[in-house]
Amino acid sequence: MSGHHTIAETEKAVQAKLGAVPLHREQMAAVSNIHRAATAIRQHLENSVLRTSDLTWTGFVVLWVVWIWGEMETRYVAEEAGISKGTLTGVAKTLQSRGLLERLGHPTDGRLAVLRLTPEGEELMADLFPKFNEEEVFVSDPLESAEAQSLAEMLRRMVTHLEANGEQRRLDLRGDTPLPPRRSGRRAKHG
Amino acid sequence: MSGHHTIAETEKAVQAKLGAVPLHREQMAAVSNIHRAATAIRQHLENSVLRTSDLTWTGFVVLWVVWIWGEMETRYVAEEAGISKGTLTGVAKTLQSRGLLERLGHPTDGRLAVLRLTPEGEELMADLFPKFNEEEVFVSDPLESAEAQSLAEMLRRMVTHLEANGEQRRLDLRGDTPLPPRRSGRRAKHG
DNA sequence: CAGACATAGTTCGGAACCGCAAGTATTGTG
DNA sequence: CACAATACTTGCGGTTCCGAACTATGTCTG
Repeated sequence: MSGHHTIAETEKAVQAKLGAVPLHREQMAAVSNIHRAATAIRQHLENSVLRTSDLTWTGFVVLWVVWIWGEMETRYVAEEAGISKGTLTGVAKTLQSRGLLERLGHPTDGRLAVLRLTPEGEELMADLFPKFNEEEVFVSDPLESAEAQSLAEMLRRMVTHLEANGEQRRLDLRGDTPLPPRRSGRRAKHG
Repeated sequence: MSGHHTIAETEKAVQAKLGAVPLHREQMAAVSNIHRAATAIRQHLENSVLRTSDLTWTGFVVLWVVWIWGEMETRYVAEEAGISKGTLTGVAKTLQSRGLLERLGHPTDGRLAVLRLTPEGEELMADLFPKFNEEEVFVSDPLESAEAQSLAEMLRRMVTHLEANGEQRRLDLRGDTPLPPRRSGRRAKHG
């Protein structure tokens, strides 16, 4: 990395800039460090193990989800991977074109599509995931075993909380006013 | 969210799929929960406070960095925001076109460009950041004060570790063989 | 001071990504 | 059988994203 500012310096600058403003600093530090860490870890993994297999982060996550769960309907894959259905269609195509993933129709419900790894995909994940896990160990090096568990547990609580209450919170926040449409996006044919 | 699988169910499925494989599970859970949490938090913030200002996550982060540090050279902005300098060029253009950011040449070194918020940008951040912070509080709701501090501190250690040792690690990993080029990307004109 | 080297930023190719609208197909229901 | 609901795909318009190539500028050195 060799950054211009370390994470500690940034927190100091925040203190200086926002010293007078009444803020909830602990939560701010927690949330922003989650994103800092996620970005740094992702970049490390993309530029080490994933790069050697020419996989993007998202491509790997999709493969991982399907690998863990076995055959899985596309809508759930998208949700687990944290991407939209439309994006998944494209990513799945890329992975199919590389022979790692296959797309099956559902036997009884013709509307559904199911994803599954090909044998090549299975082989790749069996080879790749241990290497990936080694890097997870590397990035977790500064944590004691108990700390890693505690970290995982706190994050799990945050995710569970958002899964349970996030939507309601967003509804409450916007009250009556509906969300404004995005600047971009497809327009209605007439209107 | 209303997901198909909760985070706890996913962890159980991982256990089932990988039960026989010797893995470092604590680190795996810690790292994957960092990404789960980061994704969930990001989506919550994009679909609440950022949406009402039609800001993307990255756009907001860039504004935030420039806001905290004041005038800042673009290379450092990119690094702090966790994006490449090529990406920053585009994002800065978008933000300039909305009148939130301005780009200044460096007085003595003609290679440098400096970013600064416009008055509109300052005003937006002064209004937006408290709301953003309120959502940081919301997502941190399951954490005690001491826990939030401990979480931030552990993540800080991971980031610092990666900043200090990540590059060397990646060098060690690939040994002699250079990284393969990406599938995408610009090609040489001739060769 | 010219040529070599280094540095900062932009451009560009290819891909990912979102949200939404619309289209296609299938399933459930009155 | 009309009609609504569901699941996925496609397409649009825009943004983001990386990293290598390219341009412009600055610095070092013989």
